[in-house]
Amino acid sequence: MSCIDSILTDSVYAARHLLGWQLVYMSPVGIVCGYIVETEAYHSLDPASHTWSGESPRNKSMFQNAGTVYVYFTYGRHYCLNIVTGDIGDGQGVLIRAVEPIGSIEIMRSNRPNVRSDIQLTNGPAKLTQAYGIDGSLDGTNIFEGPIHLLPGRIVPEVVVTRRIGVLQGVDAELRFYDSKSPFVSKR
DNA sequence: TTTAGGATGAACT
DNA sequence: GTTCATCCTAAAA
Repeated sequence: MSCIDSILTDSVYAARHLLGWQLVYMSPVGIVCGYIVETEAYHSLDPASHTWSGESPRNKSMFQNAGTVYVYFTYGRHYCLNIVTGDIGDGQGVLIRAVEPIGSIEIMRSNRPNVRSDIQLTNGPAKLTQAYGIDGSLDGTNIFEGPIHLLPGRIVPEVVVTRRIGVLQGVDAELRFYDSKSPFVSKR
């Protein structure tokens, strides 16, 4: 079992320990990568999770093996990226909410032409997918064979745990994790 | 077949 | 701080 496999056994553990890892995407126009600085954990016993009411065509990727990429469409215009954790059929995963770019700024700027400040390129779940050029066509790929990978990154000296953003149920659960030293976190 | 609403972001004031 | 863009999914009818 590789290092990443042992991290992806549980969504809460994975959300905490994926901070500092590099999210890499081999896009058609070049490699895009950044450090993960903000995550949230979701699982099937959680009313805020897409998997709470069981498997459907939309969320079927979440029920596949750990390392599967779940990309979903929301609010009529946005895509968000998740890494599936646990065993097949569990329906659990980690939402990647923000990353800190590593030398891929030019591609990110061209994918988000209206953004003035570089901070705003990737400091939100739908912002980073747009900056990377990730959309629904990547749903169901996985980090071992597909164009999206995870690589070991840097040490995160201080992790902050809070309630999740934008959820209507399970609001009290503290399942959001972020790197307090990074300026690319969506909201403090 | 129809309809309500959503793990959000940007552009306003 | 507030509003709206805009479209897919799931559940109702």
